Amino acid sequence: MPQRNSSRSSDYLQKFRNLGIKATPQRLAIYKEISTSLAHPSADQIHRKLSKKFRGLSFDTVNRTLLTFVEVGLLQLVEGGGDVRRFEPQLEQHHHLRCIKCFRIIDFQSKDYDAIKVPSKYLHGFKLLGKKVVLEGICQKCCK
Amino acid sequence: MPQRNSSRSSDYLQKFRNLGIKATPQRLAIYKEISTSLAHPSADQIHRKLSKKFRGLSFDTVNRTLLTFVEVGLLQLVEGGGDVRRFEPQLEQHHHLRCIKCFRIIDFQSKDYDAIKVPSKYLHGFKLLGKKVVLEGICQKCCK
DNA sequence: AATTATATAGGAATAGTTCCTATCTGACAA
DNA sequence: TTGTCAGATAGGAACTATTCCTATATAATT
Repeated sequence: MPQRNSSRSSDYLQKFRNLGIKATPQRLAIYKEISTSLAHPSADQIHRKLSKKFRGLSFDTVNRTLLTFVEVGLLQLVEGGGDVRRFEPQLEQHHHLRCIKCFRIIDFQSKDYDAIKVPSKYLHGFKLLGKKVVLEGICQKCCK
Repeated sequence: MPQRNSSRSSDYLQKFRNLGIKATPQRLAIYKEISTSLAHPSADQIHRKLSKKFRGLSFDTVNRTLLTFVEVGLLQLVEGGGDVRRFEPQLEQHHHLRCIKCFRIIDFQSKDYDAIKVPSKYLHGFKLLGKKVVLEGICQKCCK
């Protein structure tokens, strides 16, 4: 199996071209880093990891690149991240519809969703305080 | 029904005392504002609304007070808010376990949750891009 | 009314993110 | 190859959200 790594790199190159974005060395490095990452890293974490091996890589480039990847569908954003802290006056069980563009959140009720069970095998020592179905998308206003 | 409003205020007073927190005029005003709020306001939004009628109310007081309310259970936080933006390398359908203390997110798989249906009556013109069950609580590490 | 623990205002500090601009470079076509 | 140029980068400045600090004020209790 010769040339495994370099064939991997050219796969990435092809992938980027198909998506219509330029394949810079920075982008290749950032994509490799995040696609092998198990956690849910922030731009800062990725930047710190990479800037050790990749001198002169700016935080802004990492951040912009990650956002570009989200735009073309290589990554997603974790729900709610990057928004300001919001407070929830409604304490009854309910669910959220979230607009990923304007961060608007719409509450809705659903007896079916309320009834969702949480098997303890999911928890592993987690102390469960709440459960919620989060539907993400683009709201009517932002669709226009 | 005489004295409706003032009896409401003294209810609040009693409520605060039961929770073991001091009932200052600022706190009463903030609580009234947010508990009658339909949206999911940020500290800044509450501050802007109140500082019109309540001269000299500082942002820090509003923010601290809202966080205090969360601690005693008068409010909750919207999932993910206030945390940095995080990126999600895993594009397959999956679900989240979130620690509200350290913001750690643990992915988990569930065929049952994947199968959850979204009736169109929930959507009202929303363009749905993803659905996810979010379980919130305190992770094993933070429990200690 | 006096005491004390807690809350407040306002400014300073910190942190995360985005903007700006000069420079550089990958992709494409000749 | 090489030249062209749209798009990408670095680095610093600007902006925004949040927290910290400290002197003062005040609610709750005696």
